[in-house]
Amino acid sequence: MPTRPTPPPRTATAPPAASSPRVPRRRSYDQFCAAARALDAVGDRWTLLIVRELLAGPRRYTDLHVDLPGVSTDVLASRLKDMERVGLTVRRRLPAPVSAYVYELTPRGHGLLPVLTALAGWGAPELTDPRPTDAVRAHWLALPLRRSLEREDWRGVVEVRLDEGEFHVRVGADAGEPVYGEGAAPEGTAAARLELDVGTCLEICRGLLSVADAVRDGRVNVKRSTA
Amino acid sequence: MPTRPTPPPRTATAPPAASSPRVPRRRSYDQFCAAARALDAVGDRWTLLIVRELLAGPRRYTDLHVDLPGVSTDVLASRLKDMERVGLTVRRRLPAPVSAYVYELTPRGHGLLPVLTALAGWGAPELTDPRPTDAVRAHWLALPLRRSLEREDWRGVVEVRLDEGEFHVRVGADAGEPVYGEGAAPEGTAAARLELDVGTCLEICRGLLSVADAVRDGRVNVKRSTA
DNA sequence: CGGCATCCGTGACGATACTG
DNA sequence: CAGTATCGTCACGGATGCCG
Repeated sequence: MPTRPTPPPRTATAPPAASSPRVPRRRSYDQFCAAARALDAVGDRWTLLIVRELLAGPRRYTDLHVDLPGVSTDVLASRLKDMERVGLTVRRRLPAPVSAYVYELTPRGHGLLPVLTALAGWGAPELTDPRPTDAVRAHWLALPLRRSLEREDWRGVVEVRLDEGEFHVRVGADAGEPVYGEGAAPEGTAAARLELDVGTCLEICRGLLSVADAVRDGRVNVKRSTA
Repeated sequence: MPTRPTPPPRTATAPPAASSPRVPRRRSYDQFCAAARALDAVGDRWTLLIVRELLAGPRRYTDLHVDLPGVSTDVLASRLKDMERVGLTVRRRLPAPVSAYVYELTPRGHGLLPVLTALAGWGAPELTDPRPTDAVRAHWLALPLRRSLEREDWRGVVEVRLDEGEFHVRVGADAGEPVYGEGAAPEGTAAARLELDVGTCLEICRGLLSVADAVRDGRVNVKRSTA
């Protein structure tokens, strides 16, 4: 093993330089490792969940705050600032009538989709029933469902109707477009529509049931658009 | 959206019910979302980097502490405890001569490999030169390199020799075995050996250069074992 | 009213010292 | 060697205030 040049052993003798004008001193792992570099950028609490929301398209501050229950206002503001600094997002002024800002992923930020997909795939087995304290949004199921659909070679925008709500998800073809969203798909974009109950959806997300089998068993109602 | 009943605004006069016996109250996002569930388990600082080290095989406390520069002893101990509680790791007593403990991934913990791979893939573009403050370990390159090799359909244990150090990595065939490690591969397991310089290795990790091209240009020296 | 900034209490984190 | 104990600092979460 190569001897490591002991990095300047920051001894305690270096007090945090309490005066130096303002060194925000972003906390870094300081490791020459790709995963550590990634975690330097997105490892802070809430950051990846903000990305999850922005994968649905540009969002305003208040919308983000509503769909991220539990985040405090200052942390959300701080994260959005950090993310812009790091190049994950841009802050854009909406055009004419509304004078508001939206936050939007850059291509670099959009590139985190595989990370969230992997996380969702790993976390899906624990999606059984919502705990009493859990917040619920229909489009949060899009991430794991998309993974299952992609593995069965689905492509295009799929509309999903559950009793509890509706969402849509874009499978494959990863340009910069929104990956999913609450509610029905934009007019005319849907390649297929699925109707199923939440239990079935969760089994598919957890990989216990293939979409093909679920369709065959009549647990999923499929309508394909005339393409 | 359902209006949420504003919870009784506990004024500062209400001490946090200091009596309830001991609710450690693990911090959770409390969202019915697969990615949020995953982050509940592995979203804490250092956790995924500990998994990164354990993907190299069972490790003792001190070894982990050495290969995770910057982590403090108490945080490392706390994380290992949490990870065991959540089922990511087990603590095992080494058999006869040495009386020591090792920490080892469970299958569930090993299942985080795709997450780390995705993170490494996203973070690799920022692997240019080590910053002066960066710690360096040869096997940290295994994660992104493995991803590149896998995309070019390599399989088996590949030994990698850089001027600065040597490591090996198991590509494909994801059982529970160690995925990579510092130094040469265990005797007789190597399917191939690569000799290259760090710059070339980084270009491959960043996806700027295919292994095939690098071999053709003579930037990589390949020796395949007689299989 | 949307978009933050500020203040405050608690808990997580990081460094060091200490112990079985 | 393998952690635990202690302590200062900072990040987080909740509420509230300000400002266009």
